[in-house]
Amino acid sequence: MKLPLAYYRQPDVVAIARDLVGKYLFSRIDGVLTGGRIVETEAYAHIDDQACHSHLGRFTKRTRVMYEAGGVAYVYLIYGRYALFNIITNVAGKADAVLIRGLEPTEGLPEMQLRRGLSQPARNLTAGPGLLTQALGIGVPHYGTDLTGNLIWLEDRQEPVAAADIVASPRVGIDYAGADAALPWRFRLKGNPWTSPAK
DNA sequence: AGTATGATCACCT
DNA sequence: GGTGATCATACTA
Repeated sequence: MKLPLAYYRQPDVVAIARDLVGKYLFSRIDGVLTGGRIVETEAYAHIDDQACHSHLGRFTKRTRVMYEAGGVAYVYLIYGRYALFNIITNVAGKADAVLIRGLEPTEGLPEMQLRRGLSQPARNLTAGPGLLTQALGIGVPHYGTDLTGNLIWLEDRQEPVAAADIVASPRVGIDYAGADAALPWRFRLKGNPWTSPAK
């Protein structure tokens, strides 16, 4: 079933990021259903976390949606090339987010392959935060999308993941965050080939 | 109004 | 392993 708003509004973003491993992410963009199982996430925690875009309460055009109540999409462009998809969590005013970094594709494979410009199946179809957005057709126009609607949503398919199968490690690409760069807030499904290749 | 930079990826050696 | 693509945002002044 579709994850309800109450799920996203829980206060512990790190716990949510861990729990989202094994849930499903879908999009129906241009009428095309695509998606798969979430196998990699990262948590970003508002005020205290130097890696978080809303660090120190920073409120700008880009971060505005982060301050909304949980259950909306935060999409932004990185390196002028890739859209990264985040889920906003917690109550309004607490700007926490979970970045989706890896997806095991289950739905709409031909369409995802087409969107990625691949001529044959590839193991990196949705293995990486900038790749899975391309495959699902998610872009900057989806900034602020309600995740309980019928455009982009998450589902719980009652496939519990054993705690021992989830690996925690430091987040990627945030060397500028000082001591917070060491926090083990990246969660991956152990041994899954669809996690991102990044160290 | 100008400048620096990034929650990445593909391609090259 | 190293580097270039490419641009909105955020910051400086």
